[in-house]
Amino acid sequence: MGATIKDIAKRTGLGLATISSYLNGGNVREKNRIKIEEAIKELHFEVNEVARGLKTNRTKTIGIVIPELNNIFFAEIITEAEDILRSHGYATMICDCRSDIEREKEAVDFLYHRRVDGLIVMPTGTSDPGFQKFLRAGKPIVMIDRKMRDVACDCILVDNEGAAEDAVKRLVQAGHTKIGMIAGPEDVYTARERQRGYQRAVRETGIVCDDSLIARGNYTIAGGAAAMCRLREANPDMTAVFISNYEMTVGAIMEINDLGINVPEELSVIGFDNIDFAKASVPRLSIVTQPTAKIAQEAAETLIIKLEGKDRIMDAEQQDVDGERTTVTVTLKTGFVEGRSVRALNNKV
Amino acid sequence: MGATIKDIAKRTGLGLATISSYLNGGNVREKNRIKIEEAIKELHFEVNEVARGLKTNRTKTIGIVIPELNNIFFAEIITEAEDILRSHGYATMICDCRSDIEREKEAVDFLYHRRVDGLIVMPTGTSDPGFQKFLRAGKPIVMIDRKMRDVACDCILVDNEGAAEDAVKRLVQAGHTKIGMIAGPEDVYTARERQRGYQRAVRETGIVCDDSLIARGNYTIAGGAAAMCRLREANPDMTAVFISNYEMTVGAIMEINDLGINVPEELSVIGFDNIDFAKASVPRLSIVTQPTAKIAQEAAETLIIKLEGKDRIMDAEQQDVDGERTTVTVTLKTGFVEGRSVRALNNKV
DNA sequence: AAGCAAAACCGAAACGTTTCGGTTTTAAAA
DNA sequence: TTTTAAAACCGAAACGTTTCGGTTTTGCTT
Repeated sequence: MGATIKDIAKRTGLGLATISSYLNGGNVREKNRIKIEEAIKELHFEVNEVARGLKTNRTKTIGIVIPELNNIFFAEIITEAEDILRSHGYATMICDCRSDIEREKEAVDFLYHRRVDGLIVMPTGTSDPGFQKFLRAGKPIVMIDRKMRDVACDCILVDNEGAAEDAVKRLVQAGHTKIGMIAGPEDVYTARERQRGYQRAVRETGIVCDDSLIARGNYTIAGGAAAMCRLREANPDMTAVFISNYEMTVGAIMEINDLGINVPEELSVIGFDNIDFAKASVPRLSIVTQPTAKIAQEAAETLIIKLEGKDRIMDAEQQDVDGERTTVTVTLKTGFVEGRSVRALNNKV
Repeated sequence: MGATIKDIAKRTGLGLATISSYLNGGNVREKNRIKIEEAIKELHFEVNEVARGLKTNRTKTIGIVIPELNNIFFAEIITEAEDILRSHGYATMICDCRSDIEREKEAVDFLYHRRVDGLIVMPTGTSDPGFQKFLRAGKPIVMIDRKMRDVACDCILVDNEGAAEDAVKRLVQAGHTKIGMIAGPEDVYTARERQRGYQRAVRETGIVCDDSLIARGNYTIAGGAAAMCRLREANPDMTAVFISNYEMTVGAIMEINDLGINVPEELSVIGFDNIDFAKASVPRLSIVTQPTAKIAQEAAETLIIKLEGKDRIMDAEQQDVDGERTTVTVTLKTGFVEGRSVRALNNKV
């Protein structure tokens, strides 16, 4: 059906290698350049990236593995990452593994078969679902939102602990002393970090410290609602609550509305992520925000540098033993958007 | 690095064709099967899908082109579609074109070069960004949410007109006679359909009909807020409003909150999509819902049938002239989730 | 034991590129 | 005009599969 490089060669009377060279940005005599371009146009030639991929052993495709596409936080990151990658000529294969370890394994395997050049992952599980295979093959991995001890790759993190600590301290500053937290699953890296931040703030400010002030949800809406309910029951006199991810924030707000609790008069709230939701809430929610675009950018660019820089580095003699490369971990600052969901209990500013 | 089929052949003493046949589900003598499996395990052989793609001219990859990944409606569809496609062995290449016609063209071109086997698209523009090329190459396209006159492909639609009509009639039923609408851009298919539904309902029920009751937004949050503002200004006595997509619903709610309007006492509201947001609003929003999972399922399955059925159909003698195949258009029903955002002005049930 | 159809097996060629080593052309220098 | 280094050009081989046409083996039947 489609024309091949051979057709172009035949048509122009030039050699195969010349056409290939031209297509890859090589130099060609002016008159030949014109001939080639004409032939390409006339024959509707389009380079076959599959064949190219076979020959060069680089598919110009990178795989993304995430727990949930259907989640604003991940969706934002992917939108941005896909954009950057594509502008560098890389296609993106996305695998949503629905926060399921088994599916995650399958996805990694799937992408390995497809010979993607690299991976951007936000791991669901706590153990390697097959990353080593990539690293052994010299294919770079960038991990977002978590570190894994036994996988030596670049990581893009967010200062979750600091974010939580800051949020809680803001509540303390406003005069609250009995502050609840809706924490995430114990086996999720970010959840543990955010909880640690809460605990640090509690310790450092010396406010009420009680296990019953921490309710655990599973990072879902339903989980957030249930946690809110338990928290309220166990601590009727709690005056503020910090919720540690977006879905649970939505759930908690639903529950708060159902219970007829007034925010912020009866309960002050600080939520997480998704600024649009925060703005559309009544009253506007104060939230911790994550720099999604920045995360995506760091991830995509880190990956591309490893990928494109490879040749140069391979040429240089000091390529580390068997492909090991020093890995870098970037930790980004979170933001805070002030709403009207926190009540000042004192006169301090 | 990795072992190839040749290595397996050598190791087992079998022929190339035999290994290939085995890998593709062909029959092999028991003892050979064992030998092959052993060799595969020992050499860590993994079939190279790129080479296979080159040879078979089928990449087992399908492209998805959408206006915004970062949009719950699309994200839900893609999550589901990706899942189904992958379970059939198809990879998914997603291109977010940010509702930009130019980017859309690039994306389609990009995917064409990558030789994807088929396309699932939600077109942004109104003219063909390059779909014909796919169709000419015999590659199926499934279009979601819109039809294009000059592109003969399968379409998965939603009864937008009926949904809007139904929503407005519910408001009329509740006794409202001056009902506003926040409509979408005139050049968006779904937006026109929803507006037509509104207009039909208005006509059929004989309630107040006035151009100033239709404010146009651009399907964004900011656009929804602005439209709400204009609508309210032009019609202070309007008692109900129907908002025709999710983002504008969020924007309108934000504006309503800012203006201090009470829902539903002063203004009844029916929004669109995203049930979670609807539930987290105060009061709970009544909304039109779209069957996202069903849409994805129809799209993915339609595509797969065309793809997998191809051989059979090609064998059959009655393959239509030059690859034309009859196309099918599926129109799905929308749903409605009752909230507390509509006030009954009368005693009728 | 011979005959035979079906099943299993085989290697070469092909898919559309890139790359390697080497040849020809160009144009600047002598 | 000749020399020469650089630039442009060239075709064969290779990447890892599948497929085609044909050969061998298997396991029944007679």
